[in-house]
Amino acid sequence: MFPYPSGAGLHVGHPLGYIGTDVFARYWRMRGRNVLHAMGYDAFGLPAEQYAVQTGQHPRVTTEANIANMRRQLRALGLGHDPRRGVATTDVPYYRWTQWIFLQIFDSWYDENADRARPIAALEAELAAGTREPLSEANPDDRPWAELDAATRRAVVDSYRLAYLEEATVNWCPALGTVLANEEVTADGRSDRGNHPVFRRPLKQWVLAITSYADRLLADLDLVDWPEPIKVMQRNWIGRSVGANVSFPVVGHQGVDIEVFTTRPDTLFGATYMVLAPEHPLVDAIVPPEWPESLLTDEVSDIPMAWRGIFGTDVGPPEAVRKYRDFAAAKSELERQAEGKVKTGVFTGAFARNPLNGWHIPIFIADYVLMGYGTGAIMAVPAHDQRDFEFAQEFDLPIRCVVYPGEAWLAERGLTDTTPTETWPEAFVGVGAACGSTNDAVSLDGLLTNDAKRVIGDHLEAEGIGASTITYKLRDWLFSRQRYWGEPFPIVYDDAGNPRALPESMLPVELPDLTDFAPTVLDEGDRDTDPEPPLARVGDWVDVELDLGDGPKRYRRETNTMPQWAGSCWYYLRYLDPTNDTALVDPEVERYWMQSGAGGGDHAGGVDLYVGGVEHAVLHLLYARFWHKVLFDLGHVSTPEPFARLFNQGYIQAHAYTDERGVYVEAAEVVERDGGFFVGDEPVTREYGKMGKSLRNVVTPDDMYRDYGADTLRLYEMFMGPLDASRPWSTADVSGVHRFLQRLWRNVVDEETGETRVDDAPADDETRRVLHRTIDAVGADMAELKFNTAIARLFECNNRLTQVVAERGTAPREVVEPLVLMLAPLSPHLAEELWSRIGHPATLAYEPFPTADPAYLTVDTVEVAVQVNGKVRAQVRVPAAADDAAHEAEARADEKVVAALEGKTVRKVVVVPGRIVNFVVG
RNA sequence: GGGCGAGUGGCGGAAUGGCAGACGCGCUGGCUUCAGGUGCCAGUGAGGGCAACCUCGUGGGGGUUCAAGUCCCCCCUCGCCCA
Repeated sequence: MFPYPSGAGLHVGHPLGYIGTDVFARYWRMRGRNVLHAMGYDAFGLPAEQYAVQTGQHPRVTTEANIANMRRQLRALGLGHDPRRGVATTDVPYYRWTQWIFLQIFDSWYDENADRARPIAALEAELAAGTREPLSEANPDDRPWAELDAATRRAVVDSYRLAYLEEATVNWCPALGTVLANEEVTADGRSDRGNHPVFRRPLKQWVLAITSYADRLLADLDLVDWPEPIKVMQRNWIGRSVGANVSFPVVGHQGVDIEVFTTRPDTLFGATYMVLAPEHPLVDAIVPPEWPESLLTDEVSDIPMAWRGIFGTDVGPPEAVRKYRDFAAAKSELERQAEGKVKTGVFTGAFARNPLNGWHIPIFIADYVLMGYGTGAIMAVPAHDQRDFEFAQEFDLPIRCVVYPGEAWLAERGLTDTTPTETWPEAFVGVGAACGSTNDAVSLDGLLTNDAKRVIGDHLEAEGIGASTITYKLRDWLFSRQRYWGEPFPIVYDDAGNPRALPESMLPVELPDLTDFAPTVLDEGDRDTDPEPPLARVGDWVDVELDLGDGPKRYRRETNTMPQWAGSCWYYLRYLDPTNDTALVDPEVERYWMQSGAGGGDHAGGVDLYVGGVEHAVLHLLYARFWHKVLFDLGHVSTPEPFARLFNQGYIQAHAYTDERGVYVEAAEVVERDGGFFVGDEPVTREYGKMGKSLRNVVTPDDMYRDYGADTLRLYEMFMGPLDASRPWSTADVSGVHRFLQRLWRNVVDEETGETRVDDAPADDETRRVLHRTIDAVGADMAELKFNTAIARLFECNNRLTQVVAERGTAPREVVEPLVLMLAPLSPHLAEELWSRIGHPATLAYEPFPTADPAYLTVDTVEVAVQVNGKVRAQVRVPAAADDAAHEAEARADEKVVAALEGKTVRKVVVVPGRIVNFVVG
């Protein structure tokens, strides 16, 4: 685990997962495993920087204070983390290796043939040898390598890298002076913090080619033991879809084609208009100066007024497009894609030709099409896509059915075969037989959707107007932030503006110590001024003279920093070898830990157990998997996946209370009486939500171990429910586990004298059976993280012990010792103290976990329920080894059964030995 | 709108298709105590009955099965993710 060290400190909800792994770790240590259990801090990032700006302190100061406080709180809980491995992303020796990994990514390319990343030097060798053609946007004419000049060669190689510079569209917030992550932008396109306008604009950014790994990230989910919902979320996030790219020629622009991606190439005959993203680079080239009043199409006799859109008729197409772009730029991607809202857009004045039926179809720009997905342009098939359908209705566009929906679908909506498609209530998006899809060269009519896709795909390829392709919803990872508190890039720019990687010997690139680390704030409406990262203001840091192998030269450092996800992508590897300064992790050490469960063991390799919240389902877990795979391809790690088993712990929630004004009141001051809730005499209303400052319902671990001790807190958190479920905190319920610990203590230690009550006299058989059943159940439950039921079994065993002590005045050692050992992973402090009091000077942390004696797990006789027609009518005792006939005979001998069967015919007897006998009577 | 998950006493929760409610909180009664608290003992799903017992009961409705909290279908509510 790798929490962010918040200045607010921990509340009792935070340590749930930490306690869980601690119990698990202590349990397996007692079972003889060598356990690595560590905790580090994800300490770079926006919250730390903002907190520092607010308080006027340097982020390093606040961050280190927060870490110290969190370590204190966790230490008090008795969490057995190895302190030698407690790294923080902000440690210079740590981020040296974060920068090193970036260099590995920068110096790699994805070899599609080998389906793995390889060093960039191998690419250069292949290009030089002529065994690979330099195919790249940087070499538009596909000239051979030998004919390329040095600058073009460089550009070609750079375009292959897994880390590359790109003009990417970002959320730019001038008032905050920085770009924001999508998660930091509200639904109405403003900044989450401060509510300032956010604009979408292109900006040159570092981008990591995670999409090269999309297929492997998808396929290798089969290798890991993760909760299925998390796998589903990752699959959806990657969003692989199979379809086709199709080229639509623009009418009147010789050689200009609009390329679209569609998952439904089978509906191409139904494409009645096109939509480009407002930012699409072709828009300016195709927009005519005036509306084409005279231009007619086969389907549309005149230009409907609706096409001129929201800006009226008195502005020409260029002005309408410009205005619409401004309108769209103020919206978030999420907002733009939302279904159900009224569709907006403007007609560009240009037309394209449907390559299959030759129709001239109007080209619109609309914000529901995103530049970042597919090709940033769509063919619109309103009859078979709901968003296109809504847009077509809004703009009076023709709707043409090319997949027969079937009679049932039509009938449900009160339609017939002859109902005009324009009057349908919604699009038909299902599969069916194609219709109206024939031209001179190809016919899809009658083919079912999947067959039609295949036929049209082949046809498009044969005609050179398209090709089957795969696209992903996953975008390459935008990796630059215009912030101070993050890892500097190990990159400098030469005079020509080309990025140069620093050699490993120049790492780390240390973050300069700034007093002025706030981003430059601009006027909130200033969308055009480039962001100025804080580091850009440090002239003597930015401008450096270096020798990168070709003599000393002046260079300019990269002034963006890495995002917070960077440092948390690989911390689990550093836990393995935290002080190694010659390698990220020693290969032998890496294999020892990461493959401990692999091969003949439990899994395909990786961290044996990773406990965390579902909020990391996609971002952190996807980024970490991506980095791990790059390191795997380059031979730095030995497993294809980082985390063999993932477990999502639940959240702790709590009641919160509002007064009559609706203002939250301190939950700790609320009392319950007369069926209501009060603060003093004021009635308050109970609500329920996540524990936090805003709801004023925080309970801290400091409060808890002050009042009850750390063992009670640990035990309560593990007892209150299954680890993966969210549950409400209830301080009142804590007394149950607290009493248990006290009772156990009194069973072992005489309160009056302080002397131990343990003696060596044997326990009775029934007590032994209770003990060994407990050992059996507790061991199994702990191995499965079912601590709540394990604790319940310990309660039962202790209750038995309490009876024994009451009867004979002493506690049998043969019961006390295993009980204390079983408690040790859960409540280590009390267990250690008792262990010492009963005569063991050394720690119990490495004592073997008790094993059950099978002799005490078996019983002579068992009680079996007897049912008549499924209703329980009696209980009978039978020998444990009794066969079916013996069960039935014993059941028939019971007088209640005799009475229940009186006068009835037994048609069938079902016997489940040791469980049940069921008479089926007629 | 789509996907996934959940719904069990007053509360947290338990239950390889085989006696629903383990364990704990709370509550009721009793013992200890001048008293309160602590501690200890007993009881505690609902309804009926003096009682032995009987009937009902795992969000609602249907189904599979000798047997369903558990499996299948439809619906309701809540949560999360995606739109």
